[in-house]
Order: sequence, then structure tokens, then C-alpha cells
Amino acid sequence: MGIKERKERERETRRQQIMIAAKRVFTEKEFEKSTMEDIAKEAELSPGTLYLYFKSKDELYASLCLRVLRYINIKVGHVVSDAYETYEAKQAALMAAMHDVYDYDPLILNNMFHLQSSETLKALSPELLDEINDLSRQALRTVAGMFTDGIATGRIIDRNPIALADIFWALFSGVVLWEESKRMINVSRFNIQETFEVAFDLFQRGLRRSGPPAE
Amino acid sequence: MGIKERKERERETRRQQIMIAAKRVFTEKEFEKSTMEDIAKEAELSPGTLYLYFKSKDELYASLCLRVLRYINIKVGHVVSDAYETYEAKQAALMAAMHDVYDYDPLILNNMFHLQSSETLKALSPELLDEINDLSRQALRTVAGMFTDGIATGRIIDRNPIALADIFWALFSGVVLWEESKRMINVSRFNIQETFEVAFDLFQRGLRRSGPPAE
Amino acid sequence: MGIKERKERERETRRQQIMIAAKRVFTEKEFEKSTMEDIAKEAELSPGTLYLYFKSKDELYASLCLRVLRYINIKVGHVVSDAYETYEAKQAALMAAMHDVYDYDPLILNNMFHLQSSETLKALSPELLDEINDLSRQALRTVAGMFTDGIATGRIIDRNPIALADIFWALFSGVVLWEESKRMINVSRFNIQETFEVAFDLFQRGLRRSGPPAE
Amino acid sequence: MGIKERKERERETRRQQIMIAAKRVFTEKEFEKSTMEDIAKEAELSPGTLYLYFKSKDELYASLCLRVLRYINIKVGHVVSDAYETYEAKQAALMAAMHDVYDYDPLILNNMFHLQSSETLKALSPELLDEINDLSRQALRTVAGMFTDGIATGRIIDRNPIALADIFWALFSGVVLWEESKRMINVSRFNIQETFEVAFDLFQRGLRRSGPPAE
DNA sequence: CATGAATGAGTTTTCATTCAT
DNA sequence: CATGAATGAAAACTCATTCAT
Repeated sequence: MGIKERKERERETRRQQIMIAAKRVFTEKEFEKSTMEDIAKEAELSPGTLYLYFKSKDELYASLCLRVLRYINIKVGHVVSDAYETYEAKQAALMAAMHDVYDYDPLILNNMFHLQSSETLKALSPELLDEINDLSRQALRTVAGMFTDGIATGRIIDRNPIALADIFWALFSGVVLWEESKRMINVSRFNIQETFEVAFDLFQRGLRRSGPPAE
Repeated sequence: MGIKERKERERETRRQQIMIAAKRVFTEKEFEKSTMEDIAKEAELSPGTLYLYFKSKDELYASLCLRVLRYINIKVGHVVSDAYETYEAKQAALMAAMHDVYDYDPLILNNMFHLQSSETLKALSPELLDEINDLSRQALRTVAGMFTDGIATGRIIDRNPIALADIFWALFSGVVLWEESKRMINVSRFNIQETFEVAFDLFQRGLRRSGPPAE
Repeated sequence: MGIKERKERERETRRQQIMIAAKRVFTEKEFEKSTMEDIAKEAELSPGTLYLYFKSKDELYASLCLRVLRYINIKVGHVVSDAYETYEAKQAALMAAMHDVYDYDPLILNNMFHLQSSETLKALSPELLDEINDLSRQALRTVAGMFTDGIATGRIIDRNPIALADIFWALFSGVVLWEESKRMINVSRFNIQETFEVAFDLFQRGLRRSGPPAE
Repeated sequence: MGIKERKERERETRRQQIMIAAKRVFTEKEFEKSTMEDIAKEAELSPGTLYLYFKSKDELYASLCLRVLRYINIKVGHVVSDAYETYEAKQAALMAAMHDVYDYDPLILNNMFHLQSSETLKALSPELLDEINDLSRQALRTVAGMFTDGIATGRIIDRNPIALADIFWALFSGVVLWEESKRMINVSRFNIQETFEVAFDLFQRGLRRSGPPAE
């Protein structure tokens, strides 16, 4: 029993090691330009070994996305279950949680959109696909739940909570992607810290039922 | 002179024809899965011909992006130069302009993020790269200008106008990408019309100096 | 019209050129050990070019088999439609036809058995698969038809004509394969000419109606 | 001595266990598509262990062939040494023996032709190669011996006994392979029992001395 | 200008074999 | 002896790009 468990844990460690290497490579090169050999080299393993832990390049990739999705769900789940003095505080915590997610894996969001091309999705194993869908839905529902509460208690404007959650997610992804792009092309100063703050502040202000008493 | 001009116009027509074909292909397949042969077939030309008008696949691709960027600048430029009864109306016109852009080429925004990977950018000719940067900057500055005005006249909150423009752009791109993703994975109902409206409404509300008198 | 036809013929010539090169390689190395690069080199082409004419290694391979099957059908068809003095002469002509087939492509019969593993068949395009089945069935039916005639006119023993055709085909393939094997391992002297003759003579004798006086 | 012997017997048991597993795998998949891991799994051993008993995949494979060859020699040897009422009965017993061989390992005959490609043979150890050749020759000679007797006693036609043995073997292998192929492609009804009977009946009839009265 | 056949470097993936435990 | 994780060489296949016609 103990021995089987240990093996399983070692296996999991190796998977993590590969995923971290993959993350590093994808951070530099974008999915299509990153080769399995690059990742193997980064992980100090041989190409063949990668296939002992991931069925294909696509599946390795999807696993990276799952990793972030799981992290998102944990973080957002905490915000929902934790008690906060005010609804505003809870909302602020949600924003902070997303910032955590960004710190955890800044680039994967960029790449997640790659995942969602039908061509790529078709090649994934059904289990992986299901888990991705489940986690995505769960994350969205949790956030939507917070907005439902806010609407019910009259703290925020009365709009379709799912639409609000969609926009929350779109805003977050948009900011990450756009700031990342700005680092590449030279459009305006790259300062994600500030942009995040302003973006979320704006979003919260937009949600408020009646404007702030006085600024 | 006349003959040279005509030649030049014919050449431009051909370029457009290819770009429209490319747009159709990229809409279905994402950049890396689209082959030059796909595009040639769609344009009813031979692969070799494509290279008479575009130096490489990357350049063809970048030209498509340029096309949208130019369209954006025209549309946004109009909003800025046109007179509107109120600042709110002007702002609403800006949102409508972005909706136009989305109609013009829904997917290219998705793909534009592909362009901005350093690997891809490196391969572009400096002129193209410069033009992309110029147009991007110009678009951003124009939008930022509108916000500067709004701030100056006290119509909107006093925040860094560039940051506001960034967020505006990020929100727009985020909504497009996320709604597109939802069409692929099955997370929530795909309804870009509504999401756009709610998103821009929220953004505008967030910008308002003092909340609406009463709802 | 003429130009399209010429192109088509050139294409066909190229296909033949590749198939002949492939035949040479398969003759030396057996299917699994022969690489597409070997074939390309033999055909003095690049590996990529092979894929312009054949979808995959399996399809190139299957096309080789088709080639022999078509040849068999032509040869056997001639025997059936031609008039012969006696039934024995017709039967002898059938045997001779099979010898022709052997000369046309001695090794492919060996390889044809490789084709018929379910794993390989699964990967073929349905059209190719259908044609292989059709030609195989047709060849068998034609031979069976000759036996049906022989039985009807009382020239040969009354057995299921399809079974007889099966055995005829099995004997032919068996002789080819076994003689080929003997060339590799050193079991007995390799002399296909004689073995063919004795084999077919035996087969014909076995078929004759009037057997030994009493059974 | 006793302990060494026991060890040796245990070793032999293990070898057999692996070979039986290999046979099962090769029956389903053909040589090149069967992996050592497949075989290891079937034998409930680890891949590494296989190499403690067989130098390579080729040698494991060749050992399987040896196994059938030995079985053939035993069966055919019995027929030769046993007494039968008539020569016809002896011949019938030979046919029955081959049917036994087919039951013992239906597919390996199919695969034996794989073995006899020069590429594969080159990689085998000389001892193994020699044993294969010896057993093959022995089997052939034994069968040929029966025909020599038949010729000498005037029971069968006077042809080169080695050629007759070759044809006997070719007919047997041909029937097995062709019936196996028919199970894959859909040419005619798969019925090996009947085909075997008709084939051997035809062969025996063909061998009979007294042919038709006059030709 | 236009063509499209040919190229060949580059990618993913497989699997027989080894070797540290 | 047995293990099984790791190896890495080799294979099939793709596709942006070129160039003779």
C-alpha cells in the first residue's frame, strides 16, 4: 500500500517537473514554436520520457491549463466561503485572487485561448476535455454566484449574473493578454500592477447600484 | 504615369483578394493550422502567386492585422472628430465603433495576439513592424485623448488616460476572445451582442464621475 | 482539355515511377524495414514528394498491391474469354497466366499478406479498400467460374467451385512464398520453375474427374 | 547438480510462459505492431525481464517459430514411424498432423514468413539460425521420405520427392495464410475446415499413380 | 506575371533496449 | 533475479518556400 502510494507521488512529482519546464518554454516561445525537444531539454529529460507522462503535446499543454483552472477554482472558492465585513471587501478579495492567479502563471492565460481552437480540442482525450469544461464552468458559476448575491441584496446593479461573470473573466483575461502584448510591441508603458488596479476599480464602480456618495 | 498607377492599383486589388481569402481561412483554422495552400485555394490562386504579393506567411498575416488596425483608426478617428450632443453620446459612439470593428473582422482580434509573440515579430520586416506599432499607438492615443478630454471637463473620473485606454482595449479584446472561446468549449451561453452591451455599459458606468442620480 | 489530360498522364507517370522504386525497395527489405526515405532515394525524389502522390506509406503500399491485382485480373480475364481447343488447354493457360503474374512482381505476393492485417487495412482510405476487395473478389470469381464450367461439363470433380478457386489461389501464393523463403533460409534448393510446374500438374491431376478405378 | 537442474527447469518454465504470452500477442497484432511492452504485460512481467530470457525481440520471435517447427517434427515423425494399414491411411495421417499443427498455433505460420526476410535473419544468433534451418530441413526431409516410399512402392506418381514435399508445405502454408486473409478482407466465406479437407483431398488425388486412362 | 511540382528541414511520436535500484 | 523508468535513435509526415516553365 505504502509503496504504491509513494510510486504514485513520485510519478506526480515528475509530471509537475515536466509541466514546470513546459511552462517555462511556453513563456518564451508560444505553443506552436515550442517543440517537445525544447521542453525535454528544459526538464533535463529525453523526449521519449515526456510521452511516459503525457499522451501528446496537446495533452501536456491541456494539463498546464488544467493546473491554472484548478488554482483559480481554489482561490475563488476561498473568497466565496470566507466571511468578509462588507460585500465590497469580498469583491476586492475576488479581484486580489485573480491577481494571485496571474502571479501563479502569467502566460498560461494567453495560451489558454490557443487551447480553445476547435482543432486542438478535437485531439484531446474526452476525460481531459470534460475536466477542462467542468472547471471552467465551476469557476464561472462561483463568480456568478457572488454577483447573484450582490444583486439580491441590492449591492450591485441588476444584470444577468452570468453575463457579469463573463465580463469579469473577459476583463481579467483581456488585461493580462493586452499587457503581455504591450511588452512585445511597444505601444504604451507595460505596467500590469496599475492596469489591474484601475481595471478592477472601474469594474467595481460600474457594478455599484448607486454611485458612491461622494468621492 | 497612368499606366504605372493602374498597375499599382491592380496589384493592390490582388493583395486585397488574397487577404480576404486569408481572413476566411484564419477564421476557421487559427494561424498555425492554416497552410499557404489553404489560402491559395481559397483565393483561387497558386501558392507561388501568394509570394509575389507577400514575402512570407508571417507578412501576409501581419498585413491582415494592419488592415484591422487601419479600420480601427478610421472608425475611432471619426468618433473623435465628429461632434456629439453630449460626452455620453460620444462615448457611446466609441463603443459602437468597436462593435463595427468586431463585425468587420471578428476573429482577427483573436489572432492578433498570436502576432505579438516575440518570435513572430522578429521575422517581420522593419517597415511592417513600424507600421503596426504606429497604428496601435495611434489608436490607443486617440482613445486616450477622449478620456483626457473627459477628465479635463470633469465628465469622468480622474485616472491615467493611457491606463483607461488600455483597459478599454483590453475589455474589448477580452470580450471578443472569451465569447469566441465559449463557442468552442461549452461554458455558458454564447451571446456576444448582450455581453458587448453589458460590458460597455459597465465600463461607462465605471467611468462616471459621480454615480447616476438615481436608477 | 488536352492540357489537362497531359497533366493527368504526367501525374500517372510519376506515380508509376514511385511505385516501381517502391517495388525495388520492398523486394530487398520487406515492408516494415523499408523507409519512405529509402523509396525516395531509389526514386531520386525527396520524401515530401512521395506524399504528393500517395497519402501515406500504407497507401503507397496498397497501390502496389492493386497494381498486381489488376494485372492478375487482366491475365485471368484473357484466359477465360479466349477460346482453347480443350478444357485442359484452358486450365494450362490459367496456370501459365499465374506464372506471368509471378514474373511481373515476384515479391508483392509475399507482401500482400502484410496488407491484410487488420491494423493496416484500418488505415487505408475506403476507396482503396473497396477497390482491393473488388479486384480480389473478381479474380476469385473468374477462376471459380472456370471450375464451375469444368464441373458442369463433367471435366473435373464436383466440388464447391469457390473452394477450388481458394485452393488454386492458396497453392499459387504458397508456392511463391515458400520458394522465396527457401532463397533466404537454406532448406532445399530454390527452383521455382520446377516447383510451379509440378504444383500445377498435381493440382490439375487432382481435379480430374476420373480418379482411380475404386475409391 | 540437482539444484542446478531445478534452476534450469525453472528457467525453461519462465521462457515458455513468455513465449505463450508472445504467441497471444502476435496472434492479434502482427510482429511489427506488437511491442515488447505488450508481451511483458500479457506475461505479467516487466519489459526488462524479457531480456533476461531472450536476447532481443527477434530472438524471442525466432524461438516461437522454433517451437512450432519442433512440434511439426514431432507430429510428422510420429506419422512416419507409426504403422498404418495402407499408404493412403498414412498419407491421411500426415494431413491430419498438419491440421494439428494449425490448431497448435494458427498464426505463427503467417508470421514465419516475416522471419525469413534477410534483414531479420541477419540479426539472429548463429545457433538459433542453425537450429531453425536444421528443423526446417528435417521436417521437409521427413515428408519427402514418405513420398520417396510412395514412389518406390508405386503408390504415387514418380516426381522429385523434394519438390512434392515443397508443394505439400506450400499448399499447407498457402491455405492457412489465404484463409486468414479472407477473414480480414471480404473476398469469400472463411471456412478453413472445409478448405483444408478439399485441399488435401485434391493433393492426394493429384499424387495418385493411376491417372485417367488416356489423355 | 502566374504556376504548381518539388523540396527538405523540422516536428511529433514510437519503442527496443538498458541499467540503477 | 526482477523491475520499470528512462533513453534516444529512427520513422512518418508536414508545409513554407522556391524555381523552372
